[in-house]
Amino acid sequence: MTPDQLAAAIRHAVVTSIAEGDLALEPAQVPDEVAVERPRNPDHGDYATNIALQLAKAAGTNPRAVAELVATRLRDVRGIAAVDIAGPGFLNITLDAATLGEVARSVVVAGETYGQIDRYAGTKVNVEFISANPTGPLHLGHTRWAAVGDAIARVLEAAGAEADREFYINDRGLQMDKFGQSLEARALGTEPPEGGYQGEYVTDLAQVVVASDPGILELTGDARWEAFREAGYALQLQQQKEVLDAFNTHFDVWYSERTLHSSGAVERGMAKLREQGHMFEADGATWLRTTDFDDDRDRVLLRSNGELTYFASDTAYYLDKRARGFDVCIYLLGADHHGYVNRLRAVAACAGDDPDVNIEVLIGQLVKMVKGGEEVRLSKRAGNMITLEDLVDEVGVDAARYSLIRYPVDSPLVLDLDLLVSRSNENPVYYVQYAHARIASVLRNAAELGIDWRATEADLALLTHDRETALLGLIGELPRVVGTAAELREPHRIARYLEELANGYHKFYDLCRVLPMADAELEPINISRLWLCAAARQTLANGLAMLGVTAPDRM
RNA sequence: GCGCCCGUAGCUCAACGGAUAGAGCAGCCGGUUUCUACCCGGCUGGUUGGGGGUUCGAGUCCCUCCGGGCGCACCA
Repeated sequence: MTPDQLAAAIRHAVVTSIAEGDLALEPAQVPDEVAVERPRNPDHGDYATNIALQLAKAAGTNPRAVAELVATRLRDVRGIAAVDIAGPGFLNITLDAATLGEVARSVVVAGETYGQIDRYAGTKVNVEFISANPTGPLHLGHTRWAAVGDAIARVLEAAGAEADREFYINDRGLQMDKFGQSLEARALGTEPPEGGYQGEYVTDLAQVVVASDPGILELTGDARWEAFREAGYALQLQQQKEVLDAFNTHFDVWYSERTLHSSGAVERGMAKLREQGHMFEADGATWLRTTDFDDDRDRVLLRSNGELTYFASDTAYYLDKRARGFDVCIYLLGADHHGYVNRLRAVAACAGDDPDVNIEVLIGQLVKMVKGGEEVRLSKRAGNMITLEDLVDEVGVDAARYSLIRYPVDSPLVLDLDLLVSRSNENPVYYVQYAHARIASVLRNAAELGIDWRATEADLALLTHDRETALLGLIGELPRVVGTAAELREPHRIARYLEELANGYHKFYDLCRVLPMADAELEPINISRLWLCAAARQTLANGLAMLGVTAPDRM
């Protein structure tokens, strides 16, 4: 019996109580999904529900009385071994061993699909993240989004959504020109212009550009720095793509801001907004009245000098995504862009969309790095920065991704480089991966002993040890963790869950011998435990896949 | 001044409004005759920044104060 099935059984017991006149409630007052959780304290059974506490007031009685009514009916449900009422009115439910043990079989049978749910079936989601200028390497802030954004997409896919990862290339405007001028300057051996790019990589890049096209130096005037800009753009974009690919983050769409303009998407967007009646002219400029929808000031789309603002691009881009059929547009932005949240939501509202449904802006706080007890300052302009590649070189893709995903993004993150570099078990990714490798090893050994557990009838009711039931309970949680992680857009919940699961396995392994000792006969419990091992391995592997982290068979 | 985010153990951080606030690291003490010790168990460590409120129940929601980060362009 899965937790969801149990929740349904509880709900049925409540509805039956109402139907039979024992509970003075309307069926509509019963929540669609009854909350079922695993109690922290094992003495409180396999599962607990607070349904009696929630309904007591509306039913005009006390929680324990409601609990009693529900408990009586639950005790008749096949698979439920015991129902206790505890504390203010919690229902503590214990499943019988065979019923709980079946979790192992169902996980093994489901294989790679275990953990997938259909909550977002039919929903098309666009997840946009990083969206850096193609003017330099990706830094640590980008790296956080690379890991988290991709994990959000993976989790949404596991929850049934069709999720596209999208990278918006900021390839238009002043920054690009400064980039071209900086490259030109370095190629000529002079200093970049005011506000230009100072990083050492600019000099290297300039050399690469000249080496591949020596004729570029023959150009004169604006044509020269524009040529540098275009050549540098192509190289940097290619480099970003390669780096992200190696980082196991694969974008479905690389969307160029220039394309947005050349394709007519901007005109279409402006027309749509004009149609909706939220545009106006003032001081020679064209504005969008975002203050109609919670923004603190109106925003200029078309400047009085005839140039489109960056905001115009943002607006057109959102509308283009919607036109491409995405139901939900998720943006991951850095904390320094939190001022954009209201204006982006207002754009959706101005376009006639529901900002609470169609657009979602996630704000991530900054990543700080500490090394040798001192903060490492990141500055693209100064060139003294830590790049995605630096981090990967130091700790590897798996550890980098995992460390960045395992924390919620709305609080600032301080990574201690020394700890990350130390490759000790202080890094939880090793702990989780090790659990997977350990199981893989046991399964290998079983095969060498000639034990074909899959082909052997397993009595899963034998899994009654505390560590076994605890592990089974943990394994059964994955689908619900996926649901929560997807709904809240919080992939760190998967990571935390995997750490708990790994811990549950190590504890089991410590006290429960899986394979027969050298001189012992193969017993039924060995087979049952192999099924449990296989289920735990599958669950770890599936969870790690949702984070884009590998599940090694050997370490 | 206005707005957003944050404040939890010595450090880094968890905790869909649920039961005794948990992990890792740091410190101390133990554990495996056999499947991976990158493991397991125990101890020490907290007025969840302060104060009010909402309710069966608040780290979580509301108000307020304190402290920290970030943002408030016809820049990109």
